[in-house]
Amino acid sequence: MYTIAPVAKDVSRFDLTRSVVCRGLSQQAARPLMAISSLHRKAPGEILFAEGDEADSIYEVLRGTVRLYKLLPDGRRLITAFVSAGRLLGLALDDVCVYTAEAITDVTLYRYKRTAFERLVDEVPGLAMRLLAVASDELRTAQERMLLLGRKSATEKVASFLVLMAGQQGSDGAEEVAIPMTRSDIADYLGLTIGTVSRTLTKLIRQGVIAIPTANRIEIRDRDDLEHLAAGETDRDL
Amino acid sequence: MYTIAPVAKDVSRFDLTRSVVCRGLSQQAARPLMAISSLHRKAPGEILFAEGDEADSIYEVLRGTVRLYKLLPDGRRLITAFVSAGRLLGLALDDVCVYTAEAITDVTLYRYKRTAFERLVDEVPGLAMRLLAVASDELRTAQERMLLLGRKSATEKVASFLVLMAGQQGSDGAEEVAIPMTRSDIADYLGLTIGTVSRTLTKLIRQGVIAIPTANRIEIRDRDDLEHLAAGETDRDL
DNA sequence: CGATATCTTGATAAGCATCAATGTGAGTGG
DNA sequence: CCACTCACATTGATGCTTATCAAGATATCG
Repeated sequence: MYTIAPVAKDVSRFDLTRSVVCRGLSQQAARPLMAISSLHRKAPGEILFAEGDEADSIYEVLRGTVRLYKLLPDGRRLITAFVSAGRLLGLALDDVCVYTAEAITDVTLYRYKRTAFERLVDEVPGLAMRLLAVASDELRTAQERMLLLGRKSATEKVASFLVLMAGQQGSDGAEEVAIPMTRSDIADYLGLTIGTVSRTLTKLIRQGVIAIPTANRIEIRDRDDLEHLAAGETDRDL
Repeated sequence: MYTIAPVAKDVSRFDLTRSVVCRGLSQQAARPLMAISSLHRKAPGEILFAEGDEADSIYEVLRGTVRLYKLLPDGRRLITAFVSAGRLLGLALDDVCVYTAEAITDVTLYRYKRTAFERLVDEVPGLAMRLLAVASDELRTAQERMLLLGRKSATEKVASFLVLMAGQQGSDGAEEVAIPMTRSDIADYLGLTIGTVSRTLTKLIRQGVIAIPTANRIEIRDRDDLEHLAAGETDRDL
């Protein structure tokens, strides 16, 4: 991994005042944040931090996708979240990281030193409220995930995942969604196995709900059907 | 439901300066919070707020236990959390409640008007940080729950639940834990069915890990075993 | 003390996991 | 440029875990 000081010339492409943390803050309020930030890159498979590490940084993803996961002693894995451009990670006041963060694709991120960051919470007006909003949002999605993991069928889980991915990519007609993660990642995100994910996708293809031109691109052919499946509203297995 | 103004005489028993929200704040900082709080009681089964309601309040539980849950259209339920004395609920910046909160036992709570509460975030020093700490803690437990719901076996789930309950009740030797919720609640909390919960408890009894004098009290006979089971460290089925 | 909700237990089956084989695609070196 | 390789994905056969449905036991409350 290599670090680029925030004064490096290509940083202009990632204007910090447009970052998630700073959005909504005045230019003046945002400046001290810029001062404690640094730009980083990670290659696929590289680990940003691991469960149990000292939690000393907060990151904002500028480009690429990161997976956050927890492990059981025997290796079972659950991916708690995929974090893509414009989202924060590491936002917690725990001393120790409670999950591992690993790059899926090539990733570019801002890194904020946690100590400096927390000092700013008291100094930068509006920052605390912004962080609360982010945390609140994460809590909301966490509850949605619990419902999914605890009570949805395989079909409903996979459909939910596709709806989520489609939503993040902000399209809405008949559309094609990029899937940067592997089937194994998807399985560990949904609490399924790779076989079940694959079979379920095949079933959705046969039902005409989706199409899969290449393994990493999924075309949504019937968004309504998919959303009904995701919500658990339909006859659970057509 | 009946409301008691905070000046009512029995309020002294629930000194607000010792509340979770105020703990760590100065007396002076805590005062404006007291001004916007009111004391409430709910009977078992009563609903504090329902999913979809306008989110206008934040509650702190003083006595009793509340269940928070989400429903699927066909009635499947997932309990996202049990909230007992000393914990907050409704802490979110969403306009709409994303879950339902319902009293399990007789419950006593403080209620803070959200609008007033949020105004105080900017005025009361340290309050924002306290709320961030609470949110951060909830996020941590939410991730633990996801791992449980997505990747743990029935035995591991039930053992985890018992360890959690024992921990909340702050005992640590050989001990008896009060279980205020029904088997159905436990099932919906763990993503299981009532039958599986009951069977798993019976299995733990046969293994000598626990004993159940009455349905609502569980005695932990081998805390180490139980914790190993909960962590997923043991031969998954003895 | 009877009525009703809750809990336990049993028989059966559905859903998903497991394990293994095959298929596919991207990158590599001959 | 093509065969090779390796990682990833799909598919199939089978079995385990847990759900489902139903009956019986226990507890709780008026």
